[in-house]
Amino acid sequence: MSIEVAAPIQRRPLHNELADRLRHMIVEGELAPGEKLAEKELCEQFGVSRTPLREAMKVLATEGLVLLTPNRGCAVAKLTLADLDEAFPIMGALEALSGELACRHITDAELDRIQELHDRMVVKYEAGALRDYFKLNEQIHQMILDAARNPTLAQMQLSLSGRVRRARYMANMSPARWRKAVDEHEKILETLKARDSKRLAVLLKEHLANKLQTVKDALTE
Amino acid sequence: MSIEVAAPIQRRPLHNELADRLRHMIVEGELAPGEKLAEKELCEQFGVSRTPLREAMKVLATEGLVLLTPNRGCAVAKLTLADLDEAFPIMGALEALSGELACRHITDAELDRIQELHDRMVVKYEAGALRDYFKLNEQIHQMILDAARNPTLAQMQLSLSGRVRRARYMANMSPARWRKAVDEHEKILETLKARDSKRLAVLLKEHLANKLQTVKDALTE
DNA sequence: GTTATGAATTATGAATACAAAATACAAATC
DNA sequence: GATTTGTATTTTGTATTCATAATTCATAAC
Repeated sequence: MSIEVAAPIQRRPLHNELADRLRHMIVEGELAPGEKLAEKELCEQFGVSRTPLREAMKVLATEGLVLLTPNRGCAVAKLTLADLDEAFPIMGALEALSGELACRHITDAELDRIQELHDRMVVKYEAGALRDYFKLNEQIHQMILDAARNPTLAQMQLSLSGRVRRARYMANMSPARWRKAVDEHEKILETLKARDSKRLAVLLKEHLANKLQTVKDALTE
Repeated sequence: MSIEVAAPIQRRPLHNELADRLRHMIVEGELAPGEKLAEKELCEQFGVSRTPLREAMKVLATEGLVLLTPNRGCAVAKLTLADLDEAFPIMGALEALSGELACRHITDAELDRIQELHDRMVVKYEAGALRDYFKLNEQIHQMILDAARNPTLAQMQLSLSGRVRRARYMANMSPARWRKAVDEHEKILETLKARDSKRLAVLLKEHLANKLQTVKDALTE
């Protein structure tokens, strides 16, 4: 008897594929904020008709990544200071909740894995490799989110962080701030290990507030 | 010199209109959870072609109100107990944040207006008019949300509460629970007037947790 | 009688066609 | 020369058409 099970072949609808690709392009900054997105152009680029592209655009608009203006097309959503001021406190509240829930549900194995990621992140910090640092940072946050065992929460967090992600690449942290962020991460990990949910919530909220300040400083200079 | 300014006439795209109407129908329970939504049928009902309808469906799917399954159509999203368990803590966290922000920004005029709505709500409670009570309840929550001065937060709250709103009509509160909810509202209003943000956050979080219990009790009986 | 197979029907996915609005541009007026 | 007005072009919104996958139903095999 075979253990192998034939994987169900599934062709994704074009609008899904398109939404994913465009989302990636926007979030990663390949499409600049404010940039006009002409349907005809994108259709030619992706080799599809306008119908699935327009469907994908409706999705991205609902996610807040794109702005649709009736009869005059579509543009990549701009990221204003006000947007950041609004988004970060929300992310703080959601992270705090994730932390609380994670304290309740996280396994020792997951904690070990986070510790490992954290150690690697510190190495990247010491090497001054900001990009790698960010990547590991995100993985840690993602693991905490998973440990919260609340997919709805995870999805909302992902959606919000996608929107503000573009701001990160503008933010070139000062050495002092970077140092502080690493310290905060140390404390967060400790507190998570102690499963001290109340304190973790406070720490995560503060961490996000500091992050906002970092981004804002970078933007206003 | 005339003060009057000609209001810009604007015809909304069909997909917007459709999304709004369908959203309303789902949230108000006119379309039952799990109900299959055949494109052809809806097109005839609304007198539109499939293109704008499909665009509207993509929006509703992104909002989590509808479930799209490739090649086999669209159905109203079901609301499971797990969904409620996931959504309510998030709503609690967001409400708590709204409360904190509202304490900072709310004006005395807004507080007066909330007091007025609250008084009317208590009258409805005493009359046993659950539907009217809910309506006023929602208006109060909406006003707190507005006072938070964070449109992104307001939008997320609205979206989430839309998803779980259907559960409310299933929930026929027990007299004891209803009494408790009214008491909680009294305390919330007091605390908001005192602009005690920390305490308000705690109260709102608890209030939502109790609401979840109410809904769950109603569902499991 | 039950299950399996295949044709017919129906529904969805995607492309094209048509309509209407917005934009670009040229000509005319001051 | 600047501004306005009318026309052509382009772009977006919607309907229709075609392609393909799913479902239904009738038939055949066991």
